[in-house]
Amino acid sequence: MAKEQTKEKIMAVAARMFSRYGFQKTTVDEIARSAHKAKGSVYYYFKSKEDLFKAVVEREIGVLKTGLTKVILSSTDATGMIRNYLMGRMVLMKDAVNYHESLKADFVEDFEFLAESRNEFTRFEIELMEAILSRGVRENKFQIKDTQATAQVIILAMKAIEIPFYHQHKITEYEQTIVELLDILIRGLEKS
Amino acid sequence: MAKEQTKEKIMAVAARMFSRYGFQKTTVDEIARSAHKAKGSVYYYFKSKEDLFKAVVEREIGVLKTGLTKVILSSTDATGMIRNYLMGRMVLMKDAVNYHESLKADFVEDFEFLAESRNEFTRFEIELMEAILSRGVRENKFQIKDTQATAQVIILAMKAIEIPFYHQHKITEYEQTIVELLDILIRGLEKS
DNA sequence: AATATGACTAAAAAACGTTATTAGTCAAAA
DNA sequence: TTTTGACTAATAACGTTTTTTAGTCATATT
Repeated sequence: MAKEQTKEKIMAVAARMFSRYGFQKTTVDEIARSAHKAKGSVYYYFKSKEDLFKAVVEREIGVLKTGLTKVILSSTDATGMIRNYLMGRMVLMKDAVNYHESLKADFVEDFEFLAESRNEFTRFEIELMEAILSRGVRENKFQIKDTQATAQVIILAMKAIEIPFYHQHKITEYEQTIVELLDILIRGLEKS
Repeated sequence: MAKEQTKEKIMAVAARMFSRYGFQKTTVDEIARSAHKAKGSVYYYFKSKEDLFKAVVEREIGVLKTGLTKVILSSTDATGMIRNYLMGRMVLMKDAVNYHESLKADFVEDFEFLAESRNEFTRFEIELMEAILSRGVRENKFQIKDTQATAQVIILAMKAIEIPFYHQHKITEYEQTIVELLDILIRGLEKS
């Protein structure tokens, strides 16, 4: 088995087990066993259990980034982009299980070692949203004083809203709320 | 000491201790001692520790309700009312320490015995917001299809946002986000 | 030289029995 | 009718032993 395949196998197995049992309840022994590898191999590719989890989450974030970028490209105007972004975000988030689990778990344990990855993702999202808003202003469709600040508010609010909803398994309610909030939001940004 | 004074004293002491140490870490013995009463007296007025905590939280909710009602009355138009409601809500929430603590703690323990009190408060808030929105529509200032649904979205979103912000002690950030979100929100509701 | 192994260790967590604390009761007193 | 505090059963804290786990490393395989 080639190098990259082994590493890939370990990550794939780890992702599945972490999402099923959480970070704490998943053991490195189990991951190794499940991947049909010796434990030493896990430590050959990842310097610690935290490092492995971080790699898993960072990959999920990578998938989110690609997906979000792709989803806005399928629209031609700023309004459609925001709509697609927030709706697509919801759909894509469902697969970012470990990213989400770590957010939830953060209420109890701490995942300091993930902080920078998350912050980087937040910066990415704000930047993307800012680009959409700027485009809207350029298209003479949106009326926004400070696109940077507005982008930040929208992303921060979305991130805040999703936490309790995901935590209480109220995904349906979350979707409904976002859909309706979206309408108010877009009307609020549009030029009158 | 008159009956109501004793009950009042117990509740006041309990409120302070619960807010300082949380529900679990506060003992009934301590509450009784602090109130200069025998433990039996606590159980004469409240049928259990949970019942006492519930009474404390329900009083805080009562203060919130009165405050929120009062704060919207200080405005004459619907726009001002929404603004005052959401800003006033933030300020009033700071004093509803036990209500908040129980929301936070809910991520770990469960406060099933508070569910109905909370739901009732949520219904109250949606109703009040619905009244404001309806007034805005009547005044020909707002353009809203379903005021009931919109009220629900606004309140649900507010409740969702405050949880992570309070939990991470990002009150300042929360205020800033709400203030800016408010502007977008109001523009979104206004008749174009 | 690069990759893979599993026995090994030190540290952390689970299990367990014991002791201390706590929620809630109740008979008596004010 | 209200107040008390000694009392009990249940729960939590504590200290100790056992088990599990993350991480290492000397050795083997490719």
